Amino acid sequence: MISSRQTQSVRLVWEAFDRSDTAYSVVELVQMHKGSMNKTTVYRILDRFEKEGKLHTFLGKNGLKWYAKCHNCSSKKHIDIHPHFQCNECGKVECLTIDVKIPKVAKHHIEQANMLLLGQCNECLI
Amino acid sequence: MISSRQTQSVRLVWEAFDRSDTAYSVVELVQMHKGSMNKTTVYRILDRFEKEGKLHTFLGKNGLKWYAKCHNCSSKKHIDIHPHFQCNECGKVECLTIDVKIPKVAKHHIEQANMLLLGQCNECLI
DNA sequence: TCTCTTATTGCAACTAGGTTGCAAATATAG
DNA sequence: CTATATTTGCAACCTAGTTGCAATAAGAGA
Repeated sequence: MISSRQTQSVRLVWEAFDRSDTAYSVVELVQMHKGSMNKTTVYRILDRFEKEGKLHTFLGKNGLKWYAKCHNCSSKKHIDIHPHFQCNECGKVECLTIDVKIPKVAKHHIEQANMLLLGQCNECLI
Repeated sequence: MISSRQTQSVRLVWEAFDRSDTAYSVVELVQMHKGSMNKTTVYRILDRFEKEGKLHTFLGKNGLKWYAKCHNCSSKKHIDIHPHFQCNECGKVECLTIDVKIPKVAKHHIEQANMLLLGQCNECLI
């Protein structure tokens, strides 16, 4: 199932992600659906998608929340610690498919690792 | 020099960092100096310290900005891409001394890598 | 198809981190 | 000691994100 209740808004939000593998910031998503639904609704639907394991989230450059479709994640655990890339010029974000080893740290129990790479994307490299 | 002008506020903010190698969130710093200076002043002093290469910043769990003393950074470049650790229980943040290799990504120019490890710190491991 | 229950939504108000413009204060070069 | 340029406080503002509550609408079962 896509979500416990298949409302118009739920369908619309999901379609945006289903069309392509693009990652979207919350700001973009709220903007994108302005007119068809309230921003609170967008936030709540994204929350549910995340809990259901359909989307994963991460933080971009300025602490902005980004959402992307999950491929190897379940609602139980988001296993692949893949890094994300954000372009310093155009701001676009990509999920990278490379795997990063989580470093061991003495006397610490590491549960999760977030890695954000910053630089220039293909298009912005002139 | 500590900053272009050695004001009371500049001295106070620097002393907090100089006392220990603790990383502080902006929220803590504003709270810590409430009474002796305005929050705008705290933000501006931190900005200047960062530009001067005396402090480096990174984002914690919820996109909150954290500041820590620089050891191997200059105002020119923050060379060592050291990861940071944040405890999921107590929220404390540490700079880790281990080095992380920045992964290569085809058709991308990587300038910077931010890595945040999450888990339990020494004290919270019971 | 209709009804009832419960999840979902809209709205408005609120919180929190962070920024800005400007006038007043103050460090420091000379 | 004075002149000047930097720094500060203040109040107002901005934006991301949250909350409580009443209204709405899925969809399970009759």
